[in-house]
Amino acid sequence: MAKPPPHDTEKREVLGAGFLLSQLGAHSSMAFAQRIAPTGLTPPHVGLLRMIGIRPGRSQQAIADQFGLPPSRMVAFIDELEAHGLVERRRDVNDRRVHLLHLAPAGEAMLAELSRLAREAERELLKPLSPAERTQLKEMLNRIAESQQLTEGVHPGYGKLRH
Amino acid sequence: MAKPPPHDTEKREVLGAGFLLSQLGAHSSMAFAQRIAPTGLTPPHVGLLRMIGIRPGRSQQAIADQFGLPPSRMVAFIDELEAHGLVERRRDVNDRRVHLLHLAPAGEAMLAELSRLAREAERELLKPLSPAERTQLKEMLNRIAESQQLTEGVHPGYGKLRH
DNA sequence: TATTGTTATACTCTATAACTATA
DNA sequence: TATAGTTATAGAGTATAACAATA
Repeated sequence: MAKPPPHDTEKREVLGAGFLLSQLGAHSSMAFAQRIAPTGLTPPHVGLLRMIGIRPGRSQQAIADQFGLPPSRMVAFIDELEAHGLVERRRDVNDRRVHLLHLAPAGEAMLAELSRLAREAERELLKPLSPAERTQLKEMLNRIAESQQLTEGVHPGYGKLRH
Repeated sequence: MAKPPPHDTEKREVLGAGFLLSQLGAHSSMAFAQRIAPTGLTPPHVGLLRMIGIRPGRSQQAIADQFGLPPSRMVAFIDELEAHGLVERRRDVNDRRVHLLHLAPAGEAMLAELSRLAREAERELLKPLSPAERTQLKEMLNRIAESQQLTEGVHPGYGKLRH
């Protein structure tokens, strides 16, 4: 029914692995966003929270630079994380202009919960693959990410254009 | 130097294959967007153009529905494709309200060029993989896309929220 | 009266640019 | 004078709602 046979596969094949990756990546983001919606957080919040957890005590600008986002946007994100009681701003005693970022206790707990949700999402996503295939997929994706010089945990979409 | 050892790998691992996929997908999109920038088109244009090429003679609404985007946005996209001389609107003789979409000759040529650019982008992206691995990666990604019931050639980001 | 495509409006999001407080 | 963070402004992008033509 319908679906006229392509005259020329070569010509029709504008799409390839690149598109598939983009399509799947967007889908994965949206699925995760839905899963964490009850926490009141969005994926960028999670990336920020995680980064603060990994390396606490850095300034807002240091992290903003790493994520490629402007200071004003950073302020808004941290405001929200602080309003949720997940993060604390602490004045640097040596330079009272800077705010050092730390996880609040609730932030630690939230990270654990987010980790659980991420694992759930991953299990759902990779369900058609065998355990061996899952490992292999991750290994290949990691190799591509490395060859493209993507920074671990830094999503390119956070800062729109970065090159 | 720096990089304090994680107290607990379990707790730190908020990220996984889902994030990696999203990160790589966004990167892939941006790389492709840059590559096609000289044509004056963006990825959504390409998706639309391709869809029109595959199944010409459909109404704007039919395609808008498939892509999950509102009619008003569809108008803007088609306006642009038409301004580039790639697409033609033709009145349906049976129902003069609808516009049937067809490729202009320049549209066919553009698809061929876009196909070439997409292949270039893919080669660059998959360069750290062996030929066998590339095949295997695509096969696994396709299997995931199918299990998630994603429509071939329809990017979830086109219509923001769709569920 | 209902529907296709279009245009107008209103809203959200974001970057840029002032601003403040410290240095 | 310069810098970290904040607030204000202004612009881009988008959905929603009104609209015109046709059914």
